[in-house]
Amino acid sequence: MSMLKDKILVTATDLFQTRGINSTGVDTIVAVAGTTKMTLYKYFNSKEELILEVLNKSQQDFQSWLDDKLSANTKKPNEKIQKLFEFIEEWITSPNFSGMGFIKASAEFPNEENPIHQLSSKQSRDFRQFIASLATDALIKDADGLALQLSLLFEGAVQAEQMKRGSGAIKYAKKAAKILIDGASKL
Amino acid sequence: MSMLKDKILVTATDLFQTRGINSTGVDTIVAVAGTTKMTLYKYFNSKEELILEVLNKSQQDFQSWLDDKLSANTKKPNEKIQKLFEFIEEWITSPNFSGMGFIKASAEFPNEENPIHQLSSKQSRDFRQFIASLATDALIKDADGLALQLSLLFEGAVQAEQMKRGSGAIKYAKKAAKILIDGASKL
DNA sequence: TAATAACTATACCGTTCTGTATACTTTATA
DNA sequence: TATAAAGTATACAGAACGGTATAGTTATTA
Repeated sequence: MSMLKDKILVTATDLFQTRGINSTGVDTIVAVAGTTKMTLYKYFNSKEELILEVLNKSQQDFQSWLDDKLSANTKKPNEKIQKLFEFIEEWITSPNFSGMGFIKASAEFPNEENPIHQLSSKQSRDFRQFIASLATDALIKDADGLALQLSLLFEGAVQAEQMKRGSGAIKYAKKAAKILIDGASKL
Repeated sequence: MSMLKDKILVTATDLFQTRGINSTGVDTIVAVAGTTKMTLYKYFNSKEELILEVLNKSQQDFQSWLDDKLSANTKKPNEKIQKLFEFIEEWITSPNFSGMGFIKASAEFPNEENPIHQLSSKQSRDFRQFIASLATDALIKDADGLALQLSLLFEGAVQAEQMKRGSGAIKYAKKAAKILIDGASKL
């Protein structure tokens, strides 16, 4: 990937998170990235395409980070879901955290037929599925049900942190997650 | 309140929810409401003021509806928090449901110094405080902690339903809420 | 019936938006 | 060193944005 394309992606990711997608014009993006619109439109056919790539890259980065954390810090398969919210907390409370791309994007593009909304929806579904796979590995009976509940806590905590930095919501989400996981493990 | 002002408010509420706030121009609002910009700007000094009034009215309507439901269907004080998610489910699954105003608004205006973001944040805080008061009435020890956890489930479920109508997330949120409430009640 | 307020109709201002056209400059490579 | 690719600079088109000015039209009420 071209250096400039990457710079544009990184810059757009940051601006979208801190100012909103619709409130960030392509002129602003290229100005901050230190390039021109001609270059931006060479790598991206439209602003919509740029948004989609930003969402994809953000989610991949998060998922990769989480995968690494989980495989580096756990040995037995049922440990992963136990420690999941530990790493989510680490991620949410890190200074770099500025929200979850797909959560904000789905709010800015509420129409279910919009490609951006559809991608957001897919990413949310994929992440829930990922949690379900952890629950399955931990031999939990109703893996899908637990995964849905944990994803609600996750998205709620991200939402709370987006509204007010340092809310501390993730601490209580972690406690709630433990209760739900322990409950589901005994069945 | 003037009939036209109310019509504008109702129309704007619907358009903001279905198309997004930034994606809805004042020209569209007055066209759908069947009036003109001159009238809109007679009742609202700016689009921002209109947005703030829409948010306030939406939250008041929701809170009033919930208050009525709770006082009409419960007698003892500790019943209210038990039945809270019953009514939230009724509200989320109703055909009229089109999302939670303050959740979407905070995503569209992520800057914490923006008046719209601040109002959204306040409404989220107020609702959490309302849940805490229910928990306190039910003689629950860590009322604030439980209220925060329930609000995460609530906002997560709303988020899930905004992403995909008919997600069924609220059913599992209700189950999780029961587990958390029962756990907190035994302390 | 005369005056007042509410509302409509329409044109417009300045700005910002996405996206493109044109021409020039730098850099890499064969 | 010749050629192609990558990037810059800048101007602009066409539409949409929030908001205002002006003038005309209804409806209420004193």
